[in-house]
Amino acid sequence: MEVLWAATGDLTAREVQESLADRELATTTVLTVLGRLERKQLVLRTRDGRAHHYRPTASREDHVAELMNDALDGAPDRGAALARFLGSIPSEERRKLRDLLD
Amino acid sequence: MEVLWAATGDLTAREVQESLADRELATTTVLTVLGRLERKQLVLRTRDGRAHHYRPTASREDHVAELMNDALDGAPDRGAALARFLGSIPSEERRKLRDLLD
DNA sequence: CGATGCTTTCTACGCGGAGTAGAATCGTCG
DNA sequence: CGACGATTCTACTCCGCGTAGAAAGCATCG
Repeated sequence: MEVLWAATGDLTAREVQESLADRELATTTVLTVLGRLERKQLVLRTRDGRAHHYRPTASREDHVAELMNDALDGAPDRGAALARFLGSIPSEERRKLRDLLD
Repeated sequence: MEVLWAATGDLTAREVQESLADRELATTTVLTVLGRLERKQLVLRTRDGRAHHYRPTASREDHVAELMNDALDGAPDRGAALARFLGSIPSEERRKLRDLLD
């Protein structure tokens, strides 16, 4: 996902592999992982001739926001959890939130 | 964790088991899980005579807030992620957040 | 047309965590 | 001291993840 998120536009499996060249992964490894990511709806695949193009279904920020929501769903009292959350972040971010809310 | 969070004060393993009576878990199962939860610092254990008393290390809301923070840590641009998060929650909660920030 | 080379699919192995629980041990109360 | 409940040790299964080999599909070059 890091690679796909960092890229502008779609990538082929080969391009993903090259982005991870330092790890020397087998091509099939990259394909397997991309397939699993597709099964989890994290990437979207479109055929292009012989190969496929892969693209994230959501931006990284959207994904993170979704994870935060999933966590929040674990609280019976969402409001209380939100309050604790505010208490757990640095004050600049609280300020940022206040700005965003306007 | 559900049982411990729902309880007022500490619980013994036996009490936890009874709270989950519908699942008919073996006593050792409950102990094993409580042990693993302790290893993960989710519960705190204090000896009391023959048995132990178990208690959550954090309230459910604190725990949820921490999970939200963990998710947020996955974003390179925390501010942007926060913005998306705000966009993904119902407007009453945004209002609630504004109140909390004052 | 067939060999060559990509790309993909199928299958698999090892590792670790979660759920579950039996066997053995330990400690306290009567 | 013995019984009995609590705890620890060990283990088994299932599942997801990281990794990759073997095989199959298919386009291109000679």
